[in-house]
Amino acid sequence: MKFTLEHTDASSRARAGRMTTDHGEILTPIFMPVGTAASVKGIFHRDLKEDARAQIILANTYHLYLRPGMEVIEQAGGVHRFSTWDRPMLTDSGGFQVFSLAERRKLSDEGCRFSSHIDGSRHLFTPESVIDTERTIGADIMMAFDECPDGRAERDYAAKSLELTHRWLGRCFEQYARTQPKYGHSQSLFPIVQGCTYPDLRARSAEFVQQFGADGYAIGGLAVGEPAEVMYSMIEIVNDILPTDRPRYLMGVGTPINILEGIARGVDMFDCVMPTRNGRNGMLFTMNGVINIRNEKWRTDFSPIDPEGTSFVDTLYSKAYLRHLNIAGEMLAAQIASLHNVAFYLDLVSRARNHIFAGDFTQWKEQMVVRLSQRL
RNA sequence: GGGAGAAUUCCAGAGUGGCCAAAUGGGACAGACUGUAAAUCUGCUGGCAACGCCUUCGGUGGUUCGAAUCCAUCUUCUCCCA
Repeated sequence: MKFTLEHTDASSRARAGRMTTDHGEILTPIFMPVGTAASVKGIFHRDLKEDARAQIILANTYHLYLRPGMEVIEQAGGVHRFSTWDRPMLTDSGGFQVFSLAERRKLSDEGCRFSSHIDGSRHLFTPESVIDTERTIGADIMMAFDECPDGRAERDYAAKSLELTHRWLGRCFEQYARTQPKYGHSQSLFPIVQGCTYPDLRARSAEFVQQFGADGYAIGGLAVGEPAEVMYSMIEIVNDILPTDRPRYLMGVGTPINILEGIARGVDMFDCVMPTRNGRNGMLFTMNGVINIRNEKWRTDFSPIDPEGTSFVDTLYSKAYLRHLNIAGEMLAAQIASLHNVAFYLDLVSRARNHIFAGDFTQWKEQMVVRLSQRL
């Protein structure tokens, strides 16, 4: 994978770049829709590509490992062929599940023993086994196996956790070096910077991860309970240290405003379940703020969902109709809202990229933050 | 024509003397959601000057310190027999 930095904003740390993978190019800054089980919930690949213009999507190692299992993925010829998504993909390592399914796991130096959320069966993830699994899945970008502590973790815990993540990281890269891609396209491995909300730990982690000379670097463990301002300052600390000629990926973030603030601080890649999950739950993101489509005020509002939206659903359907579908529990409501939101996120980062080139990113961002924080 | 039963807060439906402004569902309304155990979860749903007070359980009138609950009567509905 190659990354070309095309332009750096004069009044912020924002960057525009281009990533080249064996499955195509990615223009940064970019938002990556989350497709945990090799499916962006509720959206056809056709619409993801042609309507929302998604350039890369995520899948999750933990979920695919449990179901359908590696035997199926391998026989299918990897996740691209299995899912028919022929553009770049990234797999998260399962590190986040070690955090979000905390009651079901036991951490040790060796790895993480956990019981499946599906059937309770017991499993062991180690840095080595996760790399093997990610090789079998076959995404263009693989994430290192890390521990993602709570954003409010005590310093002692955060420091110990960071040491564990760093030890695991070394083992991930050793296994990465020992193994080969299985499906004829190359795979990059991104390390993940941790360190909770402690500036010195973050700085230490950002220094540490560089020894691997990776194709890109991720910032993990943010937007997990800490205030947004703290998250922003952690991003600043880390991005001051990470190399400028590699993409930086802020994992799991976030709201549209979080993303703009991340871009302003030099982040190139984002992913978040928010557009799809919140969409299923009736929340629509627009350039003028968020809409709760379930609210009574939309009951007889027959205006388009989002006149400024880029998706075909935005002008085809009315707010009143979408509200009706959502309240009636129709699955089409989830599909429309998910597609709208994903298209919105991608439009937002695309506009950000344009403003970076145009040189007015900061001004534009400040205006957008005000608009985006409204509730309609 | 005769007999039996039922009427509860938006709906369904508990409650059969005080712990009842009234269980539970549903609906309505509002909120949450950040590397997806989420098409999920939470709150709220008589009124008010609101840690208390007022009005409410088909209508009216009683019994009782106290009634959604007991009695009388009226109204409406359902079922059974002709």
